Amino acid sequence: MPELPEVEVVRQSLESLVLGRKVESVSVRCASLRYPVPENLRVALVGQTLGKIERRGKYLLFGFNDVLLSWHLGMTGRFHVLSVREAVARHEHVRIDLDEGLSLRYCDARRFGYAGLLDVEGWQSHPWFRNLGMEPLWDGFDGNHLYEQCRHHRSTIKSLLLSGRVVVGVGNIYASEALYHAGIHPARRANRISRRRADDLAISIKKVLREAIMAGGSSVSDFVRVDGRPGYFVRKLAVYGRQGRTCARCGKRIQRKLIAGRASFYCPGCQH
DNA sequence: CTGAAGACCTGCCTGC
DNA sequence: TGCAGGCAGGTCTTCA
Repeated sequence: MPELPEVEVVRQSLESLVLGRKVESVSVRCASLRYPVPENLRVALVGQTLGKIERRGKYLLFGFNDVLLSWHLGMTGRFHVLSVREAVARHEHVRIDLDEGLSLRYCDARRFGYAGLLDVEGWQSHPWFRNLGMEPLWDGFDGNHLYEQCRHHRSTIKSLLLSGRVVVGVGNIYASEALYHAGIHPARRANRISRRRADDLAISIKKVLREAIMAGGSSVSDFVRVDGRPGYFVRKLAVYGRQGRTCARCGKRIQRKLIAGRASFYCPGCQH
């Protein structure tokens, strides 16, 4: 489900709904997510106040007094903020009840999501975060950075973007979209991208991600926001999921092809 | 280093 | 209506 824009949309919603709330109880209905839910989750969180909610790549970071709770949504993970009286939701695995009668529920049909308790200091050296690339919306991410990184990789640019080693948060949808807007073929070798085209790609990545956040994310099949509404960026997708349709720029048919094992969408007329 | 394939799971869609 | 097969936004491991 979620790439950077969807996770950011969830982060912003949670921030407006549960920031500053205190944990009253925690219950785990199903601990077998991708990795087991930490056994000491309840002990670690009860009584703690949620001081900040941040994001690194596709990870949500819940900052409590003494501990950092990191959460990855996998493919189908969702957070809902309900009342404590509200019944158990479908595929609800973890429930964190807060003061003022609020209840944070984690639901995940495929259970590819995972959570971890990390040190407030030093969490960045955890294996989940150690090798992550730069945040695409930071100022430091630009054509120069992208070019310098791409130079050292012979893999396809699409798989390099997905790897998260150079830039984080770009998943299968937005990699296809950004490459289309930059006019770069997804199977082009990363080290064969010129400095000028790296500029275009960095700009496209920022633009696509920002616009997707503004639209509330992309609901390709089942992404919904914290309040249950869908995201509307699907309407703006130029190539993802549009194989056989015509390219808005040149009229050629959009292709779907597996690149490094992932469905990739591109316009053979516009992307080289 | 690179990529392919398989693993983790469930749901949904297609075609027979 | 039913059922098998393919597909899905992410990551990690193993193998060539």
